[in-house]
Amino acid sequence: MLRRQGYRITPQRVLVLSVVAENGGHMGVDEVFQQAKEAHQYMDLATVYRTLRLFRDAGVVTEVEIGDRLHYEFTLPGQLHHHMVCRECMGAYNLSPHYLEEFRETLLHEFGFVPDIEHFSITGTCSTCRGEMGRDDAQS
Amino acid sequence: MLRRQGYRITPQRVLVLSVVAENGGHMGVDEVFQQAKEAHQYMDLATVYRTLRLFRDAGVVTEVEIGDRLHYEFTLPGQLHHHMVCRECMGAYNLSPHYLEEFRETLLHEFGFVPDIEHFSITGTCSTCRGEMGRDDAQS
DNA sequence: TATGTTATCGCAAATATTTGCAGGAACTCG
DNA sequence: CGAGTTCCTGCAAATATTTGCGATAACATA
Repeated sequence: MLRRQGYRITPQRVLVLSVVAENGGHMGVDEVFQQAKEAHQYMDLATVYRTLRLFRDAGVVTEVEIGDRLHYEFTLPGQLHHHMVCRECMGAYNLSPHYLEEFRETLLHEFGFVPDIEHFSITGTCSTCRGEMGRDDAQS
Repeated sequence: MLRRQGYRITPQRVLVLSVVAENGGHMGVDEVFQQAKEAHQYMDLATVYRTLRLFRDAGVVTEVEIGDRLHYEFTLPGQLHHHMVCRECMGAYNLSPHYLEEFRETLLHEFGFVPDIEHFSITGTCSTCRGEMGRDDAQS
């Protein structure tokens, strides 16, 4: 699949991919690096960054922004989803694409803008943290 | 207004605010720093970062992510808007809040998730760049 | 206006991420 | 299987952003 897009297959790429694929959920760059390094001692952090971005462009992994850090997860075909990221607890919740369909259509028709929906995530406050934490909307 | 929220008023803060307010559009951190430095020689970059974040938390400026860089613009009350950022040309287009209202309601009712809509921006490809550039959706 | 309290600043170091470069590896073609 | 081409990697340096800390300035109170 990668080869078809003109990319070369290297041990590093195989390794990074298997780490992400086997992990299941989303992982920080550093996590990927640590686990990859266990198997291939000379794995370099810059390579991990480059490889993950390449995989993202190739559609093999999905990029999720959590806090100000990028995370990656293996793209399971047919299980595309977006993310709601809580700014309090940094938890990431999956969001089915159908919630965004209408919004996407609107942007396309009104502005000719094609939202980059594969890499979409929205920040906010989850229900748990809203209960625990203070309310920003207190009146002064 | 800042004082009411318990923040102190310092020359640096006044300066950063006036730079952002007078500029009109959104500015990168470095731009703000350069312009602020012209007036107050000992302005420090870290202070600009800290100040802009503080302003954002206070609601005085709005944060927009353009590419992987944060930009800031003065928040004009009653003119709240979101942004569509083109990943090709890095252009930022304003988006009226009403396009998001429905989506916001849905997330709240379905998941109890309150999207952080004041700082919302969505990445994609603008109509101009879609015309010029290749199409990612070519069939293989 | 003088004085105490504490938030804020400037600096430098830490952290996160990207980039330039030269050697080495993957792929192609014969 | 061997040689050539070009991509990829590891390293180190560059860039972007955050953080720790001691000195200072802003604010409150008298």
